[in-house]
Amino acid sequence: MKIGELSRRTGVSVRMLRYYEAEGLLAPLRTESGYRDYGPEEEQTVRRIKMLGAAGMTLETIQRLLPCVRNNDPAFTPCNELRRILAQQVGLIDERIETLSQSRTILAGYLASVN
Amino acid sequence: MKIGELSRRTGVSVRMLRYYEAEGLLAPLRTESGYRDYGPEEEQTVRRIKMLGAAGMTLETIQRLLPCVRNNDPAFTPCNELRRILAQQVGLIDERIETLSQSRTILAGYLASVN
DNA sequence: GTAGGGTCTGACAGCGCTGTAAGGGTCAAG
DNA sequence: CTTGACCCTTACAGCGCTGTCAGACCCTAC
Repeated sequence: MKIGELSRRTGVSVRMLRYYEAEGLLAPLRTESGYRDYGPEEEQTVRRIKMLGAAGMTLETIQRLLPCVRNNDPAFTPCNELRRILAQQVGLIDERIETLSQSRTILAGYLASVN
Repeated sequence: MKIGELSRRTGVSVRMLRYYEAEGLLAPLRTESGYRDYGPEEEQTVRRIKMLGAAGMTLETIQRLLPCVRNNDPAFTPCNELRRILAQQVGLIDERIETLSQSRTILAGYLASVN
């Protein structure tokens, strides 16, 4: 299928589909006239990217994780780096939450002092 | 005092001090030769900016809040927008934390499924 | 053939800072 | 007078996407 249809089917913008390719996460065939030609396999991949992206991952991280993804459900093939990357991501998120929580505390303090 | 000294005294980089000015948060005098000349008042302002920045605020938000800040401690003059802005900021942070928490949940689920 | 819709590439813009570098004055000490 | 530390402005780069626009080709249908 062409890029427009894939975009419609997955809800990912044409712009981003091309971006995925530029970043090396996707490598669709090309028609003779140069149009991208996506197969069902590629559609799967896009859904997986979307799924991992929803978990807040960077495309760069997703790229490293992609070979380990088996389904669109959370099902993975145990690659060696897999656990490490996932754990690292959780740690990263925890850090961010911690930072935000501190900011929140500070702001709440300000807010209280205004009363 | 000149920018280098202010930078040393506040721990804010020279680059950022100039940036504050470009963004309209600071307006130091100028010597005849064009050097920025900061007074103690300006140093106070920089400390306030730093304080609010530590709470995760954007310079743009800080700018709107700055006229209401009385001390370097969390002490404000009750401007009309003050409470609204602070509450809004807390809400913003809560949203971000919520998003991150969801991501965390998703990732933790993945991690669990790998075991 | 021509219009209209889809696709292509390349590139600029924006978010909110922050560093760095280039090219060039200023100022105090020796 | 020269050196060296400091200051000035301007502007590019990077983070991680994402939209949009320009200029141009492809394809289908009327």
